[in-house]
Amino acid sequence: MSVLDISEVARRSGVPASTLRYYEERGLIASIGRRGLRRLFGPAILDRLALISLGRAAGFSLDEIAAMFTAEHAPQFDRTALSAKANEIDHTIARLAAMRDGLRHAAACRAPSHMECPTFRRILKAAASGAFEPPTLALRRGGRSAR
Amino acid sequence: MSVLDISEVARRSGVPASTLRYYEERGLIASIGRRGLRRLFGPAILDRLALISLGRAAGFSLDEIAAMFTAEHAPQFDRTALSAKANEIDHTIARLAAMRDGLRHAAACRAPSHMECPTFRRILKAAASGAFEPPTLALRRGGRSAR
DNA sequence: GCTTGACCTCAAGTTGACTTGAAGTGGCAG
DNA sequence: CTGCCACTTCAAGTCAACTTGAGGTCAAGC
Repeated sequence: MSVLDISEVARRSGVPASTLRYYEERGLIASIGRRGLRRLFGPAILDRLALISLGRAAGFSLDEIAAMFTAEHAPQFDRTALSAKANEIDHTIARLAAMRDGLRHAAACRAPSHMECPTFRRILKAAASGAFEPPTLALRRGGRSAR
Repeated sequence: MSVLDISEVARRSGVPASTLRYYEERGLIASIGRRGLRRLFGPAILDRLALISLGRAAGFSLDEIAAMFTAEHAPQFDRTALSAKANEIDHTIARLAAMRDGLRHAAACRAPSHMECPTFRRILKAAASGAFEPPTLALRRGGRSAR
């Protein structure tokens, strides 16, 4: 207990072994040693992975997350970056809310064709003018999940 | 006027010519003809592009958008799909709001280390349990913008 | 001692939405 | 008529974050 092999880490964290090796290569995690060829991890790896997962969900790239970890000797995490990301997320939320309202309107609108609905055209105009363009954070498709 | 060449469309829509060709190849748009080799577009292309931009911002893939267009002879746009996407966006917003609150808390928290802050650990636990995993819609990095 | 199979490494493939580059064409100003 | 250069095509490259595959290693159970 407290020394985990890679499959155990994968099982407990939900992160595939291949991803764990990849993260190690990228410098995001480190094993505490080897038994023969096999990596051994300490229990702290699970917090680390949760942190990575959190960072990813917040829109940080792996590089950014890695940078935060190496700068971790610095007093704290980097409250400025966290705040900045929070603000960014606020903007993303605002964009998404506008999108959602637009979609709902389009779904409910009685106009014979969407193109004839003034509200829809307004939204379209906003889209055309790039109002929905990603600031840094954007929408993506294609979640790996069911393998 | 009212017949646009590709660079004019690019200029007015903000969509690069290479992307316009790509969209044509993918069946998202069509030119109304050619002058020699050169594509000619009607003014309707601008609405079309706005629509595509809107769809992209909403998280639809190019394939999904193309499907909507070909199904466009169908009564309307497909209010069900629009509603569904709106709901999806709602969930995304909820996830993002949770994330943002977490980040803000982490930025403001006085605990000596984030790992010792109960709120942060709670958020971390949520991240670890996959609460922030994308349902279909997720966060992305890497916006083309400059250049 | 031998087999098994989970683990290893390293290179290459995947996905989506484009961009870039090389090589060719042809409309139009001069 | 000529030359320029914006346009064309088609193949290949890019980016991020992984996954997959081939071929190899070795700890443990029988």
